[in-house]
Amino acid sequence: MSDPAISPDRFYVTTPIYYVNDRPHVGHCYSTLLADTVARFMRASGRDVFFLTGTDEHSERVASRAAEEGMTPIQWADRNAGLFKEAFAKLGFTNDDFIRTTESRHKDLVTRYVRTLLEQGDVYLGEYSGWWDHSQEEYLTETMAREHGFKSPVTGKDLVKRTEKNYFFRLARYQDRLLRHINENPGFIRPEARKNEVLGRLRDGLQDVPVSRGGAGDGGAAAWGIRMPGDEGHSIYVWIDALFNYLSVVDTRERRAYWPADVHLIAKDILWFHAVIWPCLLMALGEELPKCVYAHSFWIREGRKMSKSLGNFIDMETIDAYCDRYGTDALRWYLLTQGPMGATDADFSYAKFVEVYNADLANGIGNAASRVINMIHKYFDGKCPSAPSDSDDNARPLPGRARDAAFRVSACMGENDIGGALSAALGLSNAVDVFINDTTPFKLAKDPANMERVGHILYDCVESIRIAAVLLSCALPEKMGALLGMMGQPVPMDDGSFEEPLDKLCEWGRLKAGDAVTKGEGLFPRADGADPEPGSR
RNA sequence: GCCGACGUAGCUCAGCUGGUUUAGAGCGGCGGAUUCAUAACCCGCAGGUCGGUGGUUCGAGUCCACCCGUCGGCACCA
Repeated sequence: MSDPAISPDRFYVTTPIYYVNDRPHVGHCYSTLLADTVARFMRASGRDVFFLTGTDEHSERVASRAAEEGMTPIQWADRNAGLFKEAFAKLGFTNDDFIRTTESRHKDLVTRYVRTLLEQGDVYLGEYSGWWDHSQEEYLTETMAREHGFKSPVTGKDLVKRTEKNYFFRLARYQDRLLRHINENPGFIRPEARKNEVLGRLRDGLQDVPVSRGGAGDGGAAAWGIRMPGDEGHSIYVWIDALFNYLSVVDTRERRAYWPADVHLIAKDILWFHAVIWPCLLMALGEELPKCVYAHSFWIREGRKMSKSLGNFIDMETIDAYCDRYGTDALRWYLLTQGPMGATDADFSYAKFVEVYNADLANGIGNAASRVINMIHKYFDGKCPSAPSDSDDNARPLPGRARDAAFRVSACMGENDIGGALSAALGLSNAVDVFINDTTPFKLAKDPANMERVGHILYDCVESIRIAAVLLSCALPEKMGALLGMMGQPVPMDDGSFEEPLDKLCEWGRLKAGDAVTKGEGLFPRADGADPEPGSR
């Protein structure tokens, strides 16, 4: 595939690093799954992929929460970071690294970056004044404070006006350059609606932003963060610390070439930091900017936002229950095809899950594979029949469909359009269904004189299924691996790549007459929506 | 309060700079055909005042105004 959207060589994809006070839930899994799917696809395409995820650990609240739990901050962080690692491993994610911001490889570089900014005058000591919510250890903006009657929105306690010395980053200095970059690179902030949001706010102008917190010297919660270079009394504000992870992890001799990132996958709530502050920090450091910041929306539950107070998170228990009953791939498929990749939130619903599972997987690729393999068994003793000679193409729609599908999948993936890619791939298996109905090999097979023709038909079918399986493997690694195995074909390795690049594998005609095709278990047994939702009690 | 998004068939959504149609797709539903297959597949149908009102225009889901409804962001919680 010589698709221009996909340049060769390296590919670097990141997820947010997750707040280590959280417990992993569907939101974290979704962001990481998107990255995993893209990473698998790019590896299969032959690119040198680096896929990064991790945890953000220097929030002052981590320190205070740890104290509540009777642990040291690092003990608490260790435990929770472990939960994320465990969750992601269970889902088979193929991240190449997992950064924790408390690791020295990160901290050392953050210190270096900030020192550089200080020396250049991009960071300076100034004064910050705002409404301090002591109970939450955070400042509120003037508007927020007024809205809540100058009381803590959480605890209702009085806010106090507080002024402190702070280090600021000269964000305003980079406003024009950022604006130009956004306008000259339409794909920089995606989707479109998010870009417009940023442009709208940019019209109001940028102010310099604080990048430090005081009180680091007195052993308080701020002491947990990375110290401000040359000023032990301040620690680097956790957001700044966190953003640098994308660079720090690859800022090594071996990994430097991965930068700039091809895509930062994030959720919409952290758009501002990634689409404005982060690029400006990079500009100040003279670094190239990431090619794309892609902000997806949220999973919601029965029309309502998932929140602690409602206790309606899709937690790991529920996710595990879905995986146990339907397979990890089934959950991956649901999240990938029904998820909030666009500007609007998506509802997580069991009914929808069953619908999509049955329509796409059980009745779709699963059934198509089953009927083709079954006929090969029935009529050709489980041996791949021989391919038709390549004359009359108009009677053979599938080779063209396969080529088309491969092209479209790769074009879509190049634009982070995972949904489009998967529907193009699934379309190939649907085309097989139509072809079988049109050509009726099962009828022809009743007359032995037709067997050559039947073989030709089934060859096109099984070859198309093979290619569909290859194309779907980034989303359904386990099941498509099993399917390819049934056809005696190479299966994807643990990281999603194959021994040969995708474009080779998608060439028509790799299956040869006589290759054994084995019947396996049904890939996706039909789901019964009458069963109770997995994980419900 | 400020900025913005959205409101199109039962559900989820496409419809870019206004005139390719009697407004589309997928899923669900209904009918038909078929039997290789996981009661699957294939074919056909389903008639939604395109949130409301008023405008601009020869002509508007597609532009403007206002209204109603839902939602998001507003920079030190990540």
